[in-house]
Amino acid sequence: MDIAAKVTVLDRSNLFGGLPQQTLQDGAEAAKERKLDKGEALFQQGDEAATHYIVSSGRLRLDQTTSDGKNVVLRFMGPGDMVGSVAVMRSIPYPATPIAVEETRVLSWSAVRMMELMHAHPALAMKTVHMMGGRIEELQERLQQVATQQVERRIAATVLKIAGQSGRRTEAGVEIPFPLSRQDLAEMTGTTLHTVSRTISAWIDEGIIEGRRSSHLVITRPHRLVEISEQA
Amino acid sequence: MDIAAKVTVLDRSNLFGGLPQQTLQDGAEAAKERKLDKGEALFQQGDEAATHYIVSSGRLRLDQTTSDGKNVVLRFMGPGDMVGSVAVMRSIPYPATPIAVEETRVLSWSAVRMMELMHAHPALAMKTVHMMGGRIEELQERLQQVATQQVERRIAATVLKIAGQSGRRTEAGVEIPFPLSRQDLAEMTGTTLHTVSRTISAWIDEGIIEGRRSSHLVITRPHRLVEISEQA
DNA sequence: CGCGCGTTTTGCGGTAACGCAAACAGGGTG
DNA sequence: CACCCTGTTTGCGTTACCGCAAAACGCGCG
Repeated sequence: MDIAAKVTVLDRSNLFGGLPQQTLQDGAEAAKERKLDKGEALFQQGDEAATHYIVSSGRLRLDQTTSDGKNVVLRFMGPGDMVGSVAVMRSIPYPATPIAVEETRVLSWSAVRMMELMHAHPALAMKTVHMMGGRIEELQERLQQVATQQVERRIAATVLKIAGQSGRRTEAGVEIPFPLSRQDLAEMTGTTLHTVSRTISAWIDEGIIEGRRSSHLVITRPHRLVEISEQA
Repeated sequence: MDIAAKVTVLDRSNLFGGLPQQTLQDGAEAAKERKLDKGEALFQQGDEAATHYIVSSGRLRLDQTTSDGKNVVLRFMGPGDMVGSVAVMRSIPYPATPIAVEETRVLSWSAVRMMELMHAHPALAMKTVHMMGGRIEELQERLQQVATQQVERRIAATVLKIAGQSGRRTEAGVEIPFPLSRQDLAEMTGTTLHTVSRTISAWIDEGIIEGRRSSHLVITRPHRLVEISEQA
């Protein structure tokens, strides 16, 4: 990937988006590239956090494993999303493992390199604050959901959110363009694989969704799903 | 409160702690004061976010109310904690309501005033990033707890966390120095008043905790509580 | 000192969701 | 083309937790 291409990626990212050309240029020149195959981990939970990443193409699932072996999916990340920066800025080990759910490319910067960039371009620090604020908002919303709403509502809200940020409109409905297993959904909503499967089966029977025995979902009646996610 | 006293408060805060004297001085001179009676709200969820606050004394409970009337306690905040800044920096309405659980004093800065301070003292922006990172960590941990652990473990972990950040060591054990109702604990752990009451009653029978029919808890056997919070 | 109100406690079903187990489908591989 | 392997579906018994209801307690107020 040449510098111009990197600049384009950065201009669409959370961190660099909308900043002056010089900032993009400096960022692009300092960036390294890395390609991940499907299923490959960018780094491991517990590793020392030494590198900032931005996804340039593809998609990652951010997994957090607990000491007793349970797994939580913190979020999915696509082009423009920052990965690892929270841990790097706090000097703590990475708290989760990002795994590519499809072939994925990332740009990266060492901690010191990024520090230099932030000093040279203070707007980057402001953007970081903004991005972290968004993460906090999202986590608070999910906490509230898991703490107060019942399972079907949570699954509906989760599917809708993913559709909203990654869905593609087709003739059949809104399609989620990457494989999203029942297990993934269970680990995002704090429930079990079985309950997710039963719930989605019921939705398929109702004609809300297509994708029986498949991890490739298409939402045929999004409006009905919204109703479920808002039902009292 | 005079400037010197404000400087002392700021030096113990998340945002200003450890920064140069000049920064503390500038921050203190720009700060306004406000006193809240027990039960009074600092602002309302949904208000336009125009002001940053730092708690100088007392304690706030941060409540988030959902559209269907349910309530979640996001966190308790004590001296040195920042309130409202995430919303201000993102230009979104305050997502929750902070309520004083005892007489509380705060310092405050308007959004523009704080912006000026951050421009004059870039370390403030870095500190903000750091503080937000901590908030993200905490939320991720709680999400993981609510999503995967059963109720008794969650309540134990929550009581321990509060004790860790606000508890006072006495002859009888670790005391939580402000009233913490069963309802509060239920809204922090995503369960019901009744379940919390039953759980704590059992702990009192076991001699782990004192405080029957009281919102003033004393943990007599913290180690046992740690065991419960870690039990598979 | 006694009354009233808010919080806590406790009992008793009821049920949403879990957890095990087994069958089933489909895609990839040899 | 048949096989295997992984992800999904479905049935069934179990249970952790909820939700209602009522009683008990303690604190503040008059």
